[in-house]
Formats: sequence, C-alpha cells, structure tokens
Amino acid sequence: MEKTYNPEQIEAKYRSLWEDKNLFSSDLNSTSENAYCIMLPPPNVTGSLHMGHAFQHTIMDVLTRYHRGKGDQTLWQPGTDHAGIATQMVVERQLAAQGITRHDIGREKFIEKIWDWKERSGGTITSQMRRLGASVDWERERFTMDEGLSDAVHKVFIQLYNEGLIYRGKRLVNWDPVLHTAVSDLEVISTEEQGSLWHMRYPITGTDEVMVVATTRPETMLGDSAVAVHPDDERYTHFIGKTIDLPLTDRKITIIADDYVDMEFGTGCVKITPAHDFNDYEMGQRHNLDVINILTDDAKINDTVKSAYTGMDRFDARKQIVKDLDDQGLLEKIEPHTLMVPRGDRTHSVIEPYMTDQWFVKVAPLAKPAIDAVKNGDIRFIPENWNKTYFNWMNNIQDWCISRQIWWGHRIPAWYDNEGNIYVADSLEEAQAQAGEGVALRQDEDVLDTWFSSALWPFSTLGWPEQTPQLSRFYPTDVLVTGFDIIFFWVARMIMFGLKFAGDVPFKDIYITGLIKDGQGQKMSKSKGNVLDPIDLIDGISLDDLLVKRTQGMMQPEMAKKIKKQTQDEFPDGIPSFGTDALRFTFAALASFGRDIKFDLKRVEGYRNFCNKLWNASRFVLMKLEGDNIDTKASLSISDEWILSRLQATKVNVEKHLKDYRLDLMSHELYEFVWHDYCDWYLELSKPLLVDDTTKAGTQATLLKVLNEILTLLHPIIPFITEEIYEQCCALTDKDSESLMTQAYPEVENDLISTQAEEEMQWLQTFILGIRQIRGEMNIPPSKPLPCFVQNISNSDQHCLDTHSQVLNSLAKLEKISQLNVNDEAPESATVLVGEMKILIPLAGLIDKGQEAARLNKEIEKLNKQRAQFAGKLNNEKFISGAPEAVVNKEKEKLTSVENAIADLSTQLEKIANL
RNA sequence: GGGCGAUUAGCUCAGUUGGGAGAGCAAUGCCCUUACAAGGCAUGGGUCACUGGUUCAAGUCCAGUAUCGCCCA
Repeated sequence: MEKTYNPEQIEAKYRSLWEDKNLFSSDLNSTSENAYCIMLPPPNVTGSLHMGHAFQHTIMDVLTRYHRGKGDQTLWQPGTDHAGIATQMVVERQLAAQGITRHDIGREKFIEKIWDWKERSGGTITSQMRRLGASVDWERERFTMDEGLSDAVHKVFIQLYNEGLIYRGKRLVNWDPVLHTAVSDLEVISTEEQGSLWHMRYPITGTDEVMVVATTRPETMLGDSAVAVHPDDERYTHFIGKTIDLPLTDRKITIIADDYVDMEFGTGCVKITPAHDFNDYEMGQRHNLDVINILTDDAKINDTVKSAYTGMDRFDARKQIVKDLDDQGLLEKIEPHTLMVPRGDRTHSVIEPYMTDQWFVKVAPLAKPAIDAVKNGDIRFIPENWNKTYFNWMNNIQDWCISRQIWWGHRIPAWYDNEGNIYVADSLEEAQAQAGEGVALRQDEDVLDTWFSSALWPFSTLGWPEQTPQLSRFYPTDVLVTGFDIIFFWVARMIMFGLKFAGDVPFKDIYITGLIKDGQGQKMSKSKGNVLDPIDLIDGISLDDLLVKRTQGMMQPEMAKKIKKQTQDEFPDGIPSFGTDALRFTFAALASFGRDIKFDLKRVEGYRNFCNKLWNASRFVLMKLEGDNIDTKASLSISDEWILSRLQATKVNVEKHLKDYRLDLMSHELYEFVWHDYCDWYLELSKPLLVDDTTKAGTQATLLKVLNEILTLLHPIIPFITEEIYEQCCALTDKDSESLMTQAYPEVENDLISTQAEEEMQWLQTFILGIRQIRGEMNIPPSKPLPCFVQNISNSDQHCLDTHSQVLNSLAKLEKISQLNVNDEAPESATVLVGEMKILIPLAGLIDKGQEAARLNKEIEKLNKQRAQFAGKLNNEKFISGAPEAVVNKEKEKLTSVENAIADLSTQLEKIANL
C-alpha cells in the first residue's frame, strides 16, 4: 500500500469503475426477496448542488449502500426537475444580456433555447453527484419533461378534470408583474418592511363630512368599491348606507358594515378594493360589490378608470395620487408603518393580488386521505414533530393554482373553441374529436406549475401509468429524504397524488433533515456570499479562487467588499482538500435530529484524519500478514476474543442506529470502535502476540477478519477508501472479488460475544492505564522500562497475570512484574489499583515522593467526592425504601468499592509521607 | 397572534424507557515508541439557560420565565 492516504487518486479510480461494472444497477440482485427504493428529490436541472444536497445525498447513499449490502434489490432513482420559472428566468437573463426578450424570438424558439441550455448545463449536477459517490441507478435517470413523465402529467390532469377536481376560473391570484405569471401562495414570501400608512379623507356625498380611511397602498383607491366600518362602531353607524364621492374619480361608492373590520386599526374605516386584496375580495363577495381591476399585467394603471394615471407604474401612480389628494386637501396625514410585503420568491418583486383566469386543483378531497395516511401511521415523519406542521397546513389547505403564464413546462392539455368551450384531452386530435370536425381549436397558452409534475415523481419515474415490473417492485418507496422547506410544495402533494393515482402512499418514512448553515449559524446564500461548494471541500480551493467564486455574478455588487473581508477572515489560506470520504463522514456524523447544522470545517478535518488512521491501520495489518497463509481456524487469544466480541456489539448498535436513521450515532459508533478499540488497543495488543508462535496465526486471522468487517461496515459512509483497502486485502489473500460493494453486509455472530474476554480485557486495560497514568503524571518517558510489583492478588488476578504478562510488559513497557505476598515489605512506590489488587512502581531514582503524594491526594479527593454521593443516597431512608432493590444494591457495591480504594490509597499515602 | 425547535466543557455537538455528566476540536504537559506527528500517552475544564413542581432519584417528565432561531397568519 502507498505510504500516505491520497483520496484524490482513489476516488478517481472507483468513480468510473463502479459505473463501468454496473454496480449501481437496480437489477443486479433481482432474486432478492426484499426491495428497497429511494427517490432522489430531483434538483433543478440547470442548478448545481449545494451543501444541503450533498448532505441529503450522503444520507440517501448510506441507506442505499447499506441495503444493497444487505442483499436487497435496491433502487436509488435519480433525475432532475425542469424547474419552470427558475430555468426560464436564467435563459431570459441570458437573452437580456443580448438585449432581447423571449417575445422577440417567440415561444418555439425560446423553448429550443432552454433545451439547449439544459443540455449544456444539465451535466453539472450529475457530475457533482458522481464526485460524491452517489450510487444512483444512472440507467434509470429521468427528467420531469421526459416523454413518459409528460404522459403521466396528461393522464393525471385529464382524470382530475373529468372528476371535477381541476377547474378553470377567474379568481384573485398572486401575480408577479415581472414574470407576468400567477404564482402559488407558497411562492410568495411575506416580510416585514418599513412603509407608510396614508390617511385619506373621503367626502360623504352631499355633505361637508368626510370619512378618513387609512391604507398602505393608496393607488388602489382607484379600484375602491366601498368603505366598510364595523357594525358596532358607534362613531360611524349613521353613515352606513350613505355614499362617498370617491376622490380623483367620478364614481360614488357605498358605505357598508362588516364584522371583518378591525375597529382599533387606523380610523376604523376601511376602503374596500375587491380586485386587489384577498380580504376585500371576500368582503366584496359577501356584499355583492363591483370588482374593479385597475392594473395591467405589468402592474401599470390600466384604462378602466378614466384618469390621468393610465399607463403609470403602480409606484409612480402612488406618488402622484398622494400628491393630488394632498393638493385637494384630502390627505389627513402620513404615518410611518411597518407592514408585511409579499414578494415573489424568484423575482423579489412585490406581488399583486390580481384577477385572472387560472386553472386550480380542488385539494380538499385529495387532502383528506393524505392527512389520514399520516394519522394512521402509513407514513411516518422523522423526526415525528413535523407531522404537526403537516397537519396544520393540510387542514387549512387552499385550492392550488396550477397554471403559470410562462413557456417552459408542461403545456396545459386544454383547447378552446371560439365559443369559449373547453376540451381537455391528451392531444389536439382527441380534443378535435370532442369538439367535432371543423371546429377551430386553440390550445391553452399556459403551462403547469413545476410542482405538478414533481408530485408524480415517485410513480411516474417507475413507468406509471403503465403497470411496469418496477412499479410493482419498488412502489411504495421506502423513505423520502428531504428538507422541511418543501414539505408543502412537494411532500404533501406527492402524498395526495400518490394515494389518488398509484393507489398507495408514495413512501413509508419521511426523513426531514436539518438545514446546513455556515460556521456562524447563518443560512447559506449567494447574496450573503457564505455558500460552500461541496466540491471545494473535496478538492480544496485557494483563497483567490474562493473570492472570485463568491463575488462574481452578484445581484448586489455592493456586497462584494464585505463578502471579501468575511471570506478572508474565515479562510485566510483557502480551503484544504479533504476528499469525498471525509466530507461524507462529516455529513453522516452531523446527521442528528431536530436542529440545524452549523457546518464546521474542523469536523471535516477530524474525519479526514480518521480516514488517514484507517489507511495506516490497514497498512499495518497488511504488512503483518504479508507472505503468510491465513489460518482462519487458528486458536484465538483473549485479545482476539475481545475484539471480536466488541465487533459484535458494534454491529448490533450500527444496525439499530441505521434503523432509526441516526447516522450520527452510527458513524460515532464506528469511529469509536475503529479508532479506540481496534487501533488503540487491539493493534497494540497484536504486536506482542504476533511475535509469539503460539498466538501469531490466530492474531493474523483476527486482524484480517475484523478489518474486513470494518471495511464493509464503513463502506456505506466512506465508499472510496474502504473499496481501495478492500482491494489490497483481496490481493494479499488472493481472494477474488469484484468489489466491496457486492460483499454481504456482516451479520451479528452471537457466539462471538464473550463477557469473559471483555472482563479480562477490562482488567488488562485498567492495569495498563494505571501505569500510563503514573508515567504521565511523573513525566517518565514511555520508552523507559519500569520495574513493577503486584500485591493482594485474587485468583482471577493470578489467572490474568499468568495469561497476559507478555502483553502487559509490552504495552506498559514493564521490565518485569514481581509478585509480593500480603505481608511482604514493599519498596517505596507509586501505587494504582486494579480492583483490590495493588500495582507498585518503585520510586527509586524515578519518582519524586512529594509528587506521588500529591497525585495520591488528588485521587483520594476524587474518590471521596464519590463516596459522599453514594453514602448520602444510602443514608436517605426514602431512597432505601423507595428505590428498587437492584438500584440500592448497586449503590451499596459502589460505596464499598470506593471505600476500599480510599483505604488502600490512604495507607499508601501515609507510607510515602512517613518516608 | 398561532405553532415548532434550540439553550449541556472555550467552540461544535451527543446524551430515546428518570438511576454514578460524554465525544470531537481547542488548551496544557510528555513523547520523532518501525502502521499513523493528519500520530501516541496523560491532564485540566461543566451550579446541564432560569424558576417552581412530580419523584427515593430530574440534563432527562410537567408548568412557567428568559434569550435565540424557524414556520404559518
């Protein structure tokens, strides 16, 4: 083996090898009884993977590789999403750079351009996934606009339409005036912003009186249909039913009463604009008010209202209207006011409630079974508390606006004739058949919300509506791994559509991962300039390159300076390369529940070191085995039995943690076992055992067996390094195996669990740790051999001494162990205890008396604290009577053993003091 | 306003049926011991946010408070 661990080389080798050998294929072990399937949440096709993706992909890959190792027929389904609005925006921006719009080139040409862009940039994600070692079945890769998936979209749309669950109607929707499209509630982000509250005087017809209405959007007054007051508001009861001369227009509007009005807010009078506010719209319905649309598609004032404002932008109009009102003495006052401003999640432009014809899914009937599926446990959220969020939303779910006035996406399969009749069909031919020969038809211009096709992902990728073998084999899938941010967008809709169309839940478990944040706990975002590219952690990146990466193509170039400084402070030397395995191990180790993750580079470094440790330990093992035949039947030493016993415990825990999706505990368990049990103890124990002919063969066999199982156990987390070491092991033993990936995951061997061995090792470790402690505290170099006496020896101590003297001498670097009888006079010594047995290291020339006395005092003090604790409990009458007998007895035992130790050490202290 | 989560060592975090406070990193001391200095050995460091309750026993269960964060309206 190479002397140093070089992740770059290893990873490059297996990336292609695994795929060439077709090892990720879901057909490989199709004789298996069990199937296991994970659907990759399809990332935006033209995007790139961020840390959150890498994190989730690692989790999915660990689960996938584990189940593959278990022999299940395993499918991890990859693919990408066409991401309608996001992708269209990217290409529109490219056109804008050339000074043209999509309208200049037309629909067909524009879509062609997007396909081009998809072909060019769509490889980014897949190549990133390959770098991460994601073992998806690439042969089954899908794209949401693939033919098969589009067929599924049509079929679902048509059926829902025929069942009355999809309808078209003129409704108030969230309108993005920059994109010129409707968006769903979920795509609108409302944030608090500083604005103003304008108080306007509305004159009451035929009187000198006015009503003062307060609004945050004065320009909407052009579309007012009424002024509302609370029916119980005595200030205004006498106005109800009268009319107002709406300023700046020639309209009269009525004064109405409605419970909805908040008497406390503003003046208690509210202007009602049904066409431009969701609440006003509802009130308008209740009172039969006119719905007066005053805006154009790009949020300019239209010509519905004859006024000087026609053609003005909404915000210019606002200024002008305020000025004009003021000029007419109709502006009472302007107050500063914080309000919630709705903005589009893509464009960040202010969203307008806007009356348009749109397509909707009637969700209530679909939501019911979806709620039940979680309620009755067919679907489990992990961690569980997310089901509250889910129920909360599902119980208040609104109809889903699915039409988008953009070009990139699944075109709505509906046609219109000149009378406005709608024909929903799979194709123009079918629509024509419905409409009859000779009727002129035109297809709906709109496309579907991206999430409509994503919602079908779990079954459309498996071939639905065809009843494919894959569909029956892999549906319902096992677990969905995703972030909380798309529970509503995606998860809920998959459940609804899965139940409706595939006849079962789409997945049994939903593992909601935490969010990866930067080292300061800030959300990673391009605008903050704190994003990390997972590939940069794998390959490393210089400070200069990182600075360029973080500041180029920014929406707000003024942030560049701050980002530069921040980056320089955080990564003064750039980022070193850690390799994929280290990064994956880090993600696994951070995957606990219920909290966001502050990503700490130091952790990656630590796990890189772990990989290095594994590498070197393997090198040691292979060196010690080279040239010998491995006798797997050789008799085993206690050390061998011990490590094998510990290995079984490790396997039990790994399985348990994996079943619970606790990858953090799983990786911790393995880290602990490999580093501390296998490397720190067993490898050290093996050194003396390997030079003894009676123990050599058993030790060699055990070294190899445990290493091999370690590799298999770790493989799901760190596939590259384990595969490489495995290959080296196979070469050594002339074993023929194509890949660690196809090796069976090791089962727990109950007959190898040995409490006897664990107890003896406990004794051995206490002995060695005691000597090390004396060395450490007395600054005796580990290379200096020490004489050693033991006294007060029980039968079992004697047995251990007889068996393990060689190992003891080696690991504790002892010159010789001499036994003393109880009455023998011991030399002046430093002392530690192994149970009742005393270990004495003579002071002569090595150890300072005062230092040893201080050390003993410290030990005794520690023990005294414990004694006080135990005695306190046992002196408590209530404890004796209330606690279970076993607990009381355990407490008693602990007290006795502590008291004995104190007595022994005190005697020793006295002796030393008297010298 | 409603809901959820967090608060444990200097830092990042484990601690799942309530029963002697843990890890990694950082710090300190000693060691270039033939697998590994990306290492070994040892050491120090915590009123488990606060207040009350249940219990023989609370980091863990219950109620409330504070601070921070997220989601929904």
